[in-house]
Amino acid sequence: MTESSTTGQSGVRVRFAPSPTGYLHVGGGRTALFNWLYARKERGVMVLRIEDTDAERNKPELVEGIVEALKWLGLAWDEGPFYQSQRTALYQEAGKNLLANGSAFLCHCPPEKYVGGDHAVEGAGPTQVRRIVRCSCRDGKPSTPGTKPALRFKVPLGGITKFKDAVFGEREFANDDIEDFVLLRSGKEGEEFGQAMYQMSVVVDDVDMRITHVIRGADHISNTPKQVLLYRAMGAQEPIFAHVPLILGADKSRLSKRHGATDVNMYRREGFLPEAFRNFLALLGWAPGGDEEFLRTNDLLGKFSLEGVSRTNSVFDRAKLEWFNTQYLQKLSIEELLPAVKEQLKQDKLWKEEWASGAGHEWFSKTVDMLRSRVRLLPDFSSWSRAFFSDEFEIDAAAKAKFWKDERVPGLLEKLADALATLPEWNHDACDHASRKVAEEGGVKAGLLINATRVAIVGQAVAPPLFDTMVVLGQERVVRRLRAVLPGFKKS
RNA sequence: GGCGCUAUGGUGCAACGGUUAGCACGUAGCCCUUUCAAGGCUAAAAUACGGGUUCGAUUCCCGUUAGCGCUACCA
Repeated sequence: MTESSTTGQSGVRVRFAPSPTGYLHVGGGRTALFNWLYARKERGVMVLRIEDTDAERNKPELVEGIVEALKWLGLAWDEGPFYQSQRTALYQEAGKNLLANGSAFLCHCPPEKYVGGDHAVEGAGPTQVRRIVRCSCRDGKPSTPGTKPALRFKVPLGGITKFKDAVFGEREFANDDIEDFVLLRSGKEGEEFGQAMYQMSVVVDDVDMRITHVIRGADHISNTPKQVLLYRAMGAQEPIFAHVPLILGADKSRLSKRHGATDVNMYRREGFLPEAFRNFLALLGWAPGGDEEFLRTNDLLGKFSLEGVSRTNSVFDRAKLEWFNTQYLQKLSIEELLPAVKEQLKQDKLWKEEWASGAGHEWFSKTVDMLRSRVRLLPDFSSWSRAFFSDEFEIDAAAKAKFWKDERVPGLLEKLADALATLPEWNHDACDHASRKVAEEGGVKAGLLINATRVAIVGQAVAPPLFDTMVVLGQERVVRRLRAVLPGFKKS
């Protein structure tokens, strides 16, 4: 009945089902991650399904961004993407079956477009009850005869609906609290029904795609009994559910744009390493049990379990995300890190092909290694440490103010340039001795010269230890940069 | 308003009836030092409140409060 047929070794099948009404939200990213981890760990299958049944809100072009973000996170799916907008026949058919077996009914009530939340009434007084749980049409009395009907589910009168949730445990809801929800929208001219509603398309697809574990945001927990009822009405076995808590902003309200970036792709553009981001996300609402923080893919796969997922919403802490990034920047093997740095430099037009192999690669590797513990985000390589990769860089004004204020600086730098220019060997100790000698002869502390020199050769107050920097830059370049700076002093 | 979920330092997680309530981020201080990171050490900082159950509650139960979710012909 469908194109999905792959079976994992274990029979476990999960799905990630974003709706293309926006980009991939970090909460969605984490849901995708948990699905992926579970599928991989259980040797199952993950399917990607695009839930685009609302033609008015969906923007097809957004799918691309979602896919891009998933790929960046390294979350490869096995089947799909499937588009619900292309599967309407399935929903229509399921709807007719439900109508035929008495589980659904035709509703002629006029659509009540949602006006937007609980905030309607200002000041005192209880907000008014917004809906009638049981539709009067369910007894066969259309309220507005002659209009195109929608198809609603006939929720049982009385009784409770239970389901098993791998993270929240056994849950039960009273059927009398569940409204007769819409399955199929009313049709336009010439159609019997319109597009399927969420509850309908999700269940039909999850059944059709033989999903065994539904791992999704906890905002769906209240929808679950409706879906369970649907599974049963369709004669299908419901899957195991696993609701994962929501991600909040610093003020504990649901994470949204006013809290900062919520688009996974924004973090990619900012220069976070995907593994760092993934590690951070994994630890939001889940912990392996011990005290570990630093978890690479294999650790994650080895330790992940649905039961370990927390029931509490968690706050997205950017400071910790950044910490993870600095950790990965340092702890990744240099060969793992290099491609990301190369990509960044390329993007900023600083990359030189000569660094791709041989001695050039060795130099590049050594330089990045020296810089990495001081870098927070990838773009720092081309901004803060630009002088290591290019001769075109600015001298930072604050650095000048801090380390060039002593009037002896120009004289010292000139002498140093001369001394360095004649060094027969160019290495750490040679630079060290020559510099200290110049400082001594000039009657100043070595630190004064060292700091002033750093500003001259890399343009920043902050950089790796000076003599290491000199070695990496090379004799010719160091001397040239020192001399280039001298005229500036005479003018001012 | 109704229904539901949740509640450990500022933040993320541990402790799943008995610990001086642990780890990490962040914060502060110290060490290291050639700037800045990194690294090392130290410190401040929590069981929301009130009732039970129990020899003993962070842990189990009830209530309160707070936050969040659902309550749409959105997903």
